[in-house]
Amino acid sequence: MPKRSKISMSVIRRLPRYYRFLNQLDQDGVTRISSTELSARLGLTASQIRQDLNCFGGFGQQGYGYMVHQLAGEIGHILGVEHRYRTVIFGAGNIGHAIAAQMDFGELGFQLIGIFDNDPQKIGTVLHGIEVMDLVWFQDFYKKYVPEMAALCIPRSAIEETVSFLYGLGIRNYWNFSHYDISMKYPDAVVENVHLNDSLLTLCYEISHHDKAKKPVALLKHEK
Amino acid sequence: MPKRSKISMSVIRRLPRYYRFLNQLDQDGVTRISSTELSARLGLTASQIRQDLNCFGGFGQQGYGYMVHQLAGEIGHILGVEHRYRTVIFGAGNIGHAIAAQMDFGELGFQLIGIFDNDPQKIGTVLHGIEVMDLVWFQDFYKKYVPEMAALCIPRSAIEETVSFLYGLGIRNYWNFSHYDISMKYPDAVVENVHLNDSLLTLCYEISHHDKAKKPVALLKHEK
DNA sequence: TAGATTGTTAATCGATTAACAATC
DNA sequence: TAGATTGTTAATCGATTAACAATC
Repeated sequence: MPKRSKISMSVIRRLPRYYRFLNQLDQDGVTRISSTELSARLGLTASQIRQDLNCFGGFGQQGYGYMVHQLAGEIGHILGVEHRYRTVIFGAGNIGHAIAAQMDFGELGFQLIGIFDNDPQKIGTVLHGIEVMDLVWFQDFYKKYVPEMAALCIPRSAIEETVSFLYGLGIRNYWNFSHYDISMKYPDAVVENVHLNDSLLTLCYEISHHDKAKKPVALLKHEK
Repeated sequence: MPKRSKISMSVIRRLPRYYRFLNQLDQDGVTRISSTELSARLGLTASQIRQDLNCFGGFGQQGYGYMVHQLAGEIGHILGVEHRYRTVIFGAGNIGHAIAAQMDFGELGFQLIGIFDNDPQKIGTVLHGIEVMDLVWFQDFYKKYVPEMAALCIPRSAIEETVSFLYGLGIRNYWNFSHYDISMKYPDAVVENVHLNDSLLTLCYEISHHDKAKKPVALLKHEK
């Protein structure tokens, strides 16, 4: 049924939002929804939603709409949430800590199987039930458990060396929180970047260029 | 000189990367660079880089290229890094903790002036030199310091109420880590979302649909 | 001046929106 | 059957790439 040729990144990045939204509706007991209703709630066009879904198959019913529970399931399957890719976090600093504790890896297609760091202060501490291991053990760990994805939460200074090491062992999938462009050096790697600095700068731009008239008057005196 | 009409989001989201890259080059002592050289290093086309920059002005010199230090400065100015928008973090959990400790707000156009939470366990603790304050004090705090941006790191259950409260006080700029679509309810708000779940699901999709032939053989036996 | 590289216009490509026939 | 809403094709819009004249 899937007519998958080459799905554009624009479409792919909308899928998690559909998924999140449909699951919410499902939990709220909504059984059926039309593309028009969905579009109103998501701030998109109905046309776009139907186009997006039809990249993967015809999940709706003419004259009726989409079954919420079923569609959520289909999208989850498209995303691959059932996979449980074995995942290791590198870097037990603040960000590593946060994602270890906070992410529901199991519901999002992954399974956290280890956390590594090279800081003696952090090694041996326990994050969210998992003991932080010494990076020097990782080669053995890799052979034994063959992790498939690395979440990179390490400082700028260590990132290049670490990626080179991990890539050398065979890891090709990266969730990258460090400011380093993995794809430039390793074109066959699958990389999802979370660059918080870039995100904050984007917000800074948006605030700076937003219609000044809407700013609270009190702030104007601080401006040149 | 700026010919700013309406800059597309695609362009804006590339600016922080240019900025980061040029600063790096500047630190490395590179004084001059051509769009072709930049494009090779960033994995873009020279044409696109010149188009992007010319949205804001002509920063180069024909036959010569761009001055690295000057261009970095120009882009920083376009982004608004000198602003120091007064910022408050809501939620002193893992993510709030991480961004308080890790982000160089001052270099990115912001200034962290407070952290609030409603959990008695967290109130009074100190994150990165700032004491976590009780959310009930925020109204007074707002009157006194007029924060301009709110970083939202609070659980799903509390986000709706919190945003309603903050918006009511007059805050219009949000860096949103919570799974809640602020812009749907408050169309005039300036929102930058960091949805880590969505990011991870996108990665899951990418891994799942990446050429299977490249997977290590050892993994195939785990697949159905 | 000749060579290089920008700034900018034109051409292409891709993504979104509109329209409507198919069909539940 | 009539009404509704999808799936899909066509039209539009926007973003990227190519080309080249301007000029340092």
